[in-house]
Amino acid sequence: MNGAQGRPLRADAARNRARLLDVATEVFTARGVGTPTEEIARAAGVGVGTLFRHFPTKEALLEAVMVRRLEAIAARTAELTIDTEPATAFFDAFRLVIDQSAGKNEFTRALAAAGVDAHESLRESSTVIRTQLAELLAGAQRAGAVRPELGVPELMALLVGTTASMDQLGADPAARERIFDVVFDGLRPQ
Amino acid sequence: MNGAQGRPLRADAARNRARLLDVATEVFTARGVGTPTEEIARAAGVGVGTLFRHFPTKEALLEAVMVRRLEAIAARTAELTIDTEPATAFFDAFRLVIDQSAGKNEFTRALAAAGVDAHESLRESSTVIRTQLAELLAGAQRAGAVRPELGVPELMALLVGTTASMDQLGADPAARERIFDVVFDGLRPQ
Amino acid sequence: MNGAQGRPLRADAARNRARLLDVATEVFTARGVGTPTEEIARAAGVGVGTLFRHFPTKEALLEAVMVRRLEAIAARTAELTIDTEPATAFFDAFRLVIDQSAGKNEFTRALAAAGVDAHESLRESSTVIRTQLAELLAGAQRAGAVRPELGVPELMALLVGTTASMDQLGADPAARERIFDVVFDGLRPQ
Amino acid sequence: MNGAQGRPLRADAARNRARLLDVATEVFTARGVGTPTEEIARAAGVGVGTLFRHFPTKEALLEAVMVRRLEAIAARTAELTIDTEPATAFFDAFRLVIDQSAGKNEFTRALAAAGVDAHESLRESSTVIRTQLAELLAGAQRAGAVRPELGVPELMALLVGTTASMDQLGADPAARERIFDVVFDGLRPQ
DNA sequence: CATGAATGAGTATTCATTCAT
DNA sequence: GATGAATGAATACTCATTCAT
Repeated sequence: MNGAQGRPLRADAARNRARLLDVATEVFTARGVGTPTEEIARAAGVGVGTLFRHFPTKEALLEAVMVRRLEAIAARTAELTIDTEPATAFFDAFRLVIDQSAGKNEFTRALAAAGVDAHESLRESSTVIRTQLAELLAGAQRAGAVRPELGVPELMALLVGTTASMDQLGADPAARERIFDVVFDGLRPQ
Repeated sequence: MNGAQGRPLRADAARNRARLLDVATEVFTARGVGTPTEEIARAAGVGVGTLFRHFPTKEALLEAVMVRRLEAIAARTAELTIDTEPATAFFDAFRLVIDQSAGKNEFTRALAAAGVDAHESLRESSTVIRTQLAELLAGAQRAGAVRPELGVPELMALLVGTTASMDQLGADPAARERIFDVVFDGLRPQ
Repeated sequence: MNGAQGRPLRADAARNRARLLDVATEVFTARGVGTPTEEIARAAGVGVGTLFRHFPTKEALLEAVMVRRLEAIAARTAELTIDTEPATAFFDAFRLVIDQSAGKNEFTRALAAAGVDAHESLRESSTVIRTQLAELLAGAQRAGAVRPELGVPELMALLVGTTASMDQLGADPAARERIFDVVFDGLRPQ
Repeated sequence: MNGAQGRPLRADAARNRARLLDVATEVFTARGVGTPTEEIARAAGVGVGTLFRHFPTKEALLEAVMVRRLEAIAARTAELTIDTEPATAFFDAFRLVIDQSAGKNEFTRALAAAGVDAHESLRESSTVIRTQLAELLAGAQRAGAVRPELGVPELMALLVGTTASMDQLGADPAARERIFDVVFDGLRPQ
C-alpha cells in the first residue's frame, strides 16, 4: 500500500527500508521511542545516513512504523468484516487490535491520538480503522451484542485501555483471557 | 514516610523539599517526565543545586513523587476499608485509584512496574497498596460482587488499563462513566 | 552598553564570557565563521556547555562579537566627533573604521547588512554608528571637504569596499597608504 | 581551456560538464558556496555521481567555475587592449571586472587570493589577467591618466574593494556611478 | 558512463550532574 | 545549606564522497 511512492525503490534500497522498519518496530517496542537513531541504524546493519535518507526525521520513522502497523490492522479487520456474523466480527476485531498492539502501548496511544493531532499519513490510515470500527460497532449493536449507548470514542478508549492492561499483565494466556472476559462481558448489554 | 532520614531537616530545607515534590508532580504530569530538572528547580524557586541535594538523581525525584502518590492512595484506600460494605469499598477504591492516576499514565505504569523492577522505596509503598487491594478484592469476591476467578495481577492490569482508557478519552464525564459501567459490570460474576 | 543585563554576572562567569568573546573574535577572524563551536570553547578553556550557556546559539555568539566591535567603533568615533575640525574628524573616522575592521571582512559585511536584516541588538549598535557617520559626512560636506552628492549608503559601501581592499592587500603599510590616498582624494570634491 | 584532457569527452559528457558549470555558477552565486553538491547536481539534471566524475571534489568544481569566469574576463579584456586608447582601455577594463564580479564577492576574493594560494589552474588563468592588468595599468600611467606610484597589487586590491562596495550598495545605478566617480577620480594623478 | 543509495565523520545543541562561590 | 555556572557525554541531522546497480 505504502501511499504515494514517487518512483519504485531500487531492490537494495527497498530491502534497507523494509529492514529499517522492521528493526525500528522491534527496537522502539522493546526499548522505547527514546532509543538513539544510531542504534537503530546499527541494528539494521546500515549507516545513520541511510536511515535519514529513508526517513528524514526520527519522527518520520516512528510515523512510518505506526502507519505500517495500522495498515496491517486495517487489512485484517477488513477480512473480518466480510461474511462474518456481526457480533463475532466485532469481538474478533477487538481481539485483533489488542493482539497486534500488544507490547506497543506507546504506539497505540499515538494511534488513538492520531485522530486528533498526528500527521496526514497517520490520520489517513487511522481514519480507515476508525471507520471500520464504527461499522463493526454499529453492526454488533444492531445485533444486540453490544451496549447501545457506546460510541466510537469509548470503543477506542477501551481498545487503548485493554492494550495497556495486557502489556501490564505479561504473557500468561489464562490471565489475558480473564481480562478479555471482563471487558467483553462488560461490553454486552446488561 | 520518607524513609530513614539521618537528621531532621531544617525548616527551610523541609519546605524546599516539599515544594520540589509538589512542583515536580505538577510538571512531570503536565509536560512529561522528560522535562529538564532545571525547569523544575526554577518552578520551585530554587537552584538546581538544591534540587540535587534533596534528590541525588532525577530518577530519585521521580521515585519520590510516585511514592507520595502511592502513599496518598494507600491512605485513602485505608479509610475506605474501614467500616464500609465490602463490595462498595472495592468499587470505590477502584474509582479512587483511577481518579488519582488520571492524566498520570506514565506514573501508573511505573507504579505497576514497581512490583517487578523498581527501587526499594517504591516497592515498599506499592506493596502496601497491593495488600490493600488484595484484601478489598477478596472481600468483594466473598460478598459475591466480583468474579471469583480474578487475582490481584488481573486487578492491577485492569486498573492500569482503565487509567489508560480515561486518559485517552479526555474529560467528558458521561463517557467516562460509560467506561466505568463496562469495566464494573464486567468485573461482576456473570 | 551591553544591553539589558538581567543580573550582574558572577566574577568567574563574567571572565568566561569575556574570554569567549575575545577568543571568538580572534578565531572567527582567523579561520572564518565556519569554525566549530567546540574549537572556540576549547580555545577559551571552557566546555561547550559554557559557551552555549552564555550564547544560546552560534549565531548569538557571532552577533555578540559584532556588537562589541560596533560599540568599540562607535565609542572611538564619538571621541573624534567632539572638538575636532569636521574634515579631519571625517577622515579620521573613516580610517578608524577601516583599521578596526581590518581582517574582519565577513564582519564588516554583516555590519553593513545589519541595517537591513540583522537582529535587534545589531541593528541598534549599527544605527548608532550610521548616525555618527551621517553627521560626520554632513559636517565634512558643509566644510567642503567631501563631494556633496554622496550619501550615507555610498559612504557605507566605500567603507566596506576599502576594508576589502585592505584585507586583500595584506600588511604593507606603504601600499595601504596608497589605497587611502586613492579613496580619500576621490572623496574630495573634484 | 579545460586543461589537459586525456581523451576528448563524449558529446553527452561534454554537455553535462558544461551544464554543471553553468548551474554551479548560478547556484554558488545565488545561494553561496555552501550549497550542497546534490542540489547542484539536481539543478543540472544529473546524479551526484556524474558531478563527481567530472569534478573529483567540490573544491575542484568551484575552481572550474572561477577559471571559466577568469577566462571570460581575460578574453574581454584582451579585446579592450587592442586598438583602444590606453586610458580608456584601463578604465573600461576596470569596469568590466567589477561588472563581471558583481554579486560574486566570494569568487572575487578567491580570485585575488589565487595569486597567493590557489591551485595551478587558477593561478594560470589569474596570471593571464594579472599580466593584462599590468599592461593596462602601465599604459594608463604612461598616458598620465593614473597615479604613477600605484602597482598591480594596489590595483587588484582596489578591484576587490570596489566589487565589495558594489555588492554592498545593491542595484541603484546612480549610486554605483558615484562609487565609480570616487574610485576613478582617486586613481588619477592629483 | 550515469545513477542515486550508502556511508560516517562532523556539527550544533541539550541536559543530568558536579562544584566553586 | 543554597546557588547557578561549568562540564561533557549524548543525540539528531547534514553532506562530501564512494560504489553497487
